[in-house]
Amino acid sequence: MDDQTRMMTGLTGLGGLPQADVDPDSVRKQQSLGQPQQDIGDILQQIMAITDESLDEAQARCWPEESPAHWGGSDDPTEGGRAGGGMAGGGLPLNFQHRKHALNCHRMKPALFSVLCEIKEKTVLSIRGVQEEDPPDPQIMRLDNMLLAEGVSGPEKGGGSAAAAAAAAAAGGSPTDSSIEHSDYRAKLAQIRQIYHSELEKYEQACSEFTNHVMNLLREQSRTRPISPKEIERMVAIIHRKFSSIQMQLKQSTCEAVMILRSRFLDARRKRRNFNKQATEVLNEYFYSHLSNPYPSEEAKEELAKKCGITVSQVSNWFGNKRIRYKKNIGKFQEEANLYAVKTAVDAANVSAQASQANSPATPNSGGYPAPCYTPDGRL
DNA sequence: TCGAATGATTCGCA
DNA sequence: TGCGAATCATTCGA
Repeated sequence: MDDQTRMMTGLTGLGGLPQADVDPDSVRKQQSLGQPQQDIGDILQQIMAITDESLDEAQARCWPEESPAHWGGSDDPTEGGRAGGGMAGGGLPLNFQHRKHALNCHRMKPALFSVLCEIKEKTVLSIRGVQEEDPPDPQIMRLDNMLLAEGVSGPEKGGGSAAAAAAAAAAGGSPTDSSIEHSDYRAKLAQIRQIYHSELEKYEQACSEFTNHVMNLLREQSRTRPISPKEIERMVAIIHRKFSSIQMQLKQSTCEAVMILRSRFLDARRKRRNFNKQATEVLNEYFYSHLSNPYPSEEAKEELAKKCGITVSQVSNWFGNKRIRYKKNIGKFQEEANLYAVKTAVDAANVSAQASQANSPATPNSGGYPAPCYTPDGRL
């Protein structure tokens, strides 16, 4: 339970002002007026008396003397080591002490406190409330996604090596071909990851410490001015926003570092390597068995990419190059075309035979047409 | 070393 | 956005 709550709950059921401050007029008023009216008049009178002195001045003189026990609900004005002297608390008049204490202990104070809080909620919060429900920043989301994809943020489950492996695959080489770049990339990415997490941890710690500090300050201040829990929450949210903007800078610079690393790694990829024989065979097989329509669908490209151990875009590049080069020099590719047409037909026949001599004969190409066989001049 | 082969990139177009 | 076409850059074999 925090101080303020303790103060509020502790005060319930107290008997009102202490004897020292109850003057005969008050008693008469209490007799002639209703109890609530007397309370309000009384408490306002107390406030007027206290506001003669500035809050800062009063606080400066009062805080050194205050102890949580004092605010805990006791109605003994002498509690807290102030008994037995005309002056207490660095020369603060005992009368002031009593008045302040009486005000804090007054049973109407919680109600007044909540009313003041409500007024604040309606004025201040209504102005600032608009900013509170900001949608998640798309830039942060992009940064988060990128860091996650690169394996920098999130659980370490070989993200870096996965990214490196993907890049290596994109290079078209076997994993061993690029093992040196791979391990280098992984080591540097791990370094970036370590720095990122270490900095993030520092920021989070600083944020947490600062938030606690501010919350404590506000709780302290809530003894002398109306500060609702909602207001404290709002303040915490403001702090978090400030710190998240710092975090965004960290994320940005981390992303930049990853991009630089990646571009360096990708530059290495530009060193073209020919696809291996088996991959070229698979691609050619598809190309010549679909010669009437050598445009693989996205699914087919994915399938081919998987079979060949290359990326979908490499498959697209290959088919793009193949189509244009085939078209430019059909004669030159004729032998190759015939070779694959025969191979496809033989494979199809084997599949057909294995399928228990099924009635529906398998066809070598997707369109249901026989594999094209060309004359050396390029005609069907 | 040179030329062919080949993967990647860029640009314009529909 | 996918394609054709041109071109670049690299690999490979004679």
